Amino acid sequence: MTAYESTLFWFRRDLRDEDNAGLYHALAASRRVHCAFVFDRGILDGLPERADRRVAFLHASVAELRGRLREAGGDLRVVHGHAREAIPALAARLGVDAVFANEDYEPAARARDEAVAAALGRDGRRLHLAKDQAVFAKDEILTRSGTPFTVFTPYKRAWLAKVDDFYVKAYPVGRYASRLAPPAPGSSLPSLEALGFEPPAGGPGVAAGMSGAQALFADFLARLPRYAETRDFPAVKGVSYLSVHNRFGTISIRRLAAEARAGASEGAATWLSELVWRDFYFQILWHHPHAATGSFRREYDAIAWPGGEDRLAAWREGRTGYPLVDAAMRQLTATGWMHNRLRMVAASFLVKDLLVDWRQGERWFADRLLDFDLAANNGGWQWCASTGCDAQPWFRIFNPVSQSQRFDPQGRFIRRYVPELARVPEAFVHAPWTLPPLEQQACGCVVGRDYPAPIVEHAAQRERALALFKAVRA
DNA sequence: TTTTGAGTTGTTCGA
DNA sequence: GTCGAACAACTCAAA
Repeated sequence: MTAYESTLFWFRRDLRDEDNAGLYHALAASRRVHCAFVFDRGILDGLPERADRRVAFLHASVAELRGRLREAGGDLRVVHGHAREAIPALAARLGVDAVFANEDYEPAARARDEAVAAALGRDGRRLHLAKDQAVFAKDEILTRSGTPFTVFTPYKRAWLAKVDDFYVKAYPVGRYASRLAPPAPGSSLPSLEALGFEPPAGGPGVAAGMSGAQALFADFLARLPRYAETRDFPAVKGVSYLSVHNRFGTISIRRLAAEARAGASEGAATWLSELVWRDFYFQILWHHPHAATGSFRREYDAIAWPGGEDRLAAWREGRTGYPLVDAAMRQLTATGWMHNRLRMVAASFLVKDLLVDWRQGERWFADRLLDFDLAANNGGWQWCASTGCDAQPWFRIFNPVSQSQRFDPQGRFIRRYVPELARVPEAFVHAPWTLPPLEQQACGCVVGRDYPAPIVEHAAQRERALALFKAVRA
């Protein structure tokens, strides 16, 4: 079935040539498929840092993808421009019959795709979008009355009841490799510098591209059976570290879900649950785009958060005086990644202890996280802030010290990112201000001089947070 | 339509 | 130190 003479496949956050739904559909429906990627100036020009790990990761992944496509006899046309104009222009120049891509659920991406579809439509071309970044998305998992779920557990039950081998089957892209359009004369890949960026010190920090994803996944599969017991400990290699690859599509979500379903362990089941969360938040954002800018439950927009700039700055810079929070925030700045347990601890601390608007924290994470995904980041923040769908109850407030004792008992993680505390005894590393002054001197960490005193008192701030919520509910 | 059961990841208090 | 209850009702999803 080849309906089209030639088409264009537009790569976005699906940087792989294996098990790619949109690419498969393009190839199956065309005699010849051109491939393109746009380094979008609309996004890149607004980035504050020139040495951006995310751009470096993206660039390396695009380079690898281009190499793979060329090895298969095809090519990847790499454009530095504005996608809204560049894609319709490229489609016109190539004279293709249609454009294919994979669907994106973020409001800005949806607006971009609508603009591109409209521009293509004016020339009589269609934009075909395929589901690729989720196992189930949008309207596939619904309640019995046909409405989208807003509570996770029943959503997950329905998800698990519906999923079968069909939904996690790989799209055999290689079957049609001969339909890839051959390299264009003079085709090249702009360097990072040509895009206006410079390589960050230490590179992107994570092995990029499909090869990087494959290596991480192979390593994780061996640890998957123990995932349930190890995933909450930031000093332990327990999680998959695949989030950035899920962000850029350098590995297929179907592949991950298939392995999670195949694993018989409790670890596999727990990890599958995390993949279901990813789908859950995609569909939440799709159906409730207002949550991208405000509380899912609009009544909580009425809370006037009293926390000020100085507290926000201390949180960002990892100098709140609460070791686990500071270590987490410094990990984010140093590596562009933060362990999920710590994302909750740090988010809860900003909102419930520093009483700062959760959107400030969401923004900071969005700017820093290599794996930043609007749906997951926003959903996670709203869960912690108790403003979201199916949120943590507002009176359930993390204690930064007991979380530290539970999930980093020896302070191994803390000491890695807060070297000031390297010699503080285990029993005091979670709350160094409780160490008697003489002993602080002895271990070279005087609180207030070598490491900050706590900028707030947890018990008092907890009461204030409870009062803020109570006032809105009354 | 009404009723019923249930809800990611916690903390604190008092026995 | 360990345990259970309270936190506070509320809304969702299903029967």
